Amino acid sequence: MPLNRSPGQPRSKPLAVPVPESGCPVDALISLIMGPWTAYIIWVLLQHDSLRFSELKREVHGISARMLTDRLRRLEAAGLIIREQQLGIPPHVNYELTVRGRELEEIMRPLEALARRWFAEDQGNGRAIAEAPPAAAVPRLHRI
Amino acid sequence: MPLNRSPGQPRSKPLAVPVPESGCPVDALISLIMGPWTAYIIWVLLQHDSLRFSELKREVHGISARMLTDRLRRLEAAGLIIREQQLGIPPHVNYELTVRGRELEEIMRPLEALARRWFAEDQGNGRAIAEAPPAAAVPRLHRI
DNA sequence: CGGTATCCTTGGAGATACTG
DNA sequence: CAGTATCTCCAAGGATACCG
Repeated sequence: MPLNRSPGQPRSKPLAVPVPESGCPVDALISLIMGPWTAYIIWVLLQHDSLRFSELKREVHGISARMLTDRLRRLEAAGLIIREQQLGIPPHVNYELTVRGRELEEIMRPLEALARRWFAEDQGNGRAIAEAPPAAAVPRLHRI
Repeated sequence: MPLNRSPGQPRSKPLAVPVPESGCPVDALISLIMGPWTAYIIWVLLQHDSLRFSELKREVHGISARMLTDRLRRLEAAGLIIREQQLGIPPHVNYELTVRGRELEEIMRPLEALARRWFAEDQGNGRAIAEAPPAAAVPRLHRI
């Protein structure tokens, strides 16, 4: 069954749509939000009504245009963001979270709360949160 | 500053401990829990008091011994799990979440709640949650 | 049982250049 | 401005074999 897409011609690559073999909803959701950069992008979009491509690229520090494009396409295909193209020269393309996308705030809030608490505790102990080694396949953001 | 470790000789590879360049606590926490398999492992450990290596491997469907070992080491270094070795033949090694590790429940619960809700809604629509393309670098679980 | 050591493959992701 | 199109590299992670 086709996903709801933003208006416009269908993409050349239909983007395959596999379901996690475990069939577990939690797995599925984790799959959805836990790729490289994805949570970061969602996080940024949650704090704005709408952002243009270049603004998004500026906010998500260090991401490349190629990566950003790719992640946005996936999020769009998952029904979490909407892409709105304003024709003209120069073109404007706005991205914003869908209603469903905004529900991710339910996850991001507890995440932020815990992060801040740990951070405060660790400051007192002279430790730093995220004292964990990097996993290069999950660059920048995703370390364990 | 050294991390608290389970008893035993220090590991040969001290496991470098970089801090996310963004300095953002949310980034740091996401870094901590969002690698391949990591959330899955935490999820499983949250539902048990303690699990042995082989039990863990059985619960985390599809993970290889190498990966499991690696992830457990990282989680241990991050202070989220404890490794307890029972000497003897055959040896027993138990893993359990630390107090701090158990606080991750605050994140996993909302995640589960949202996942179940979306799953239920999507069942009604004939859609499937996680209708999103795979990202092979984040295998099995982590798809976007 | 609970790992480590090695080999090997694949595709993730950066850099660069180009386009409507 | 908002992307695509290539090229390339390298390391994540699976498979396999072995060890205390």
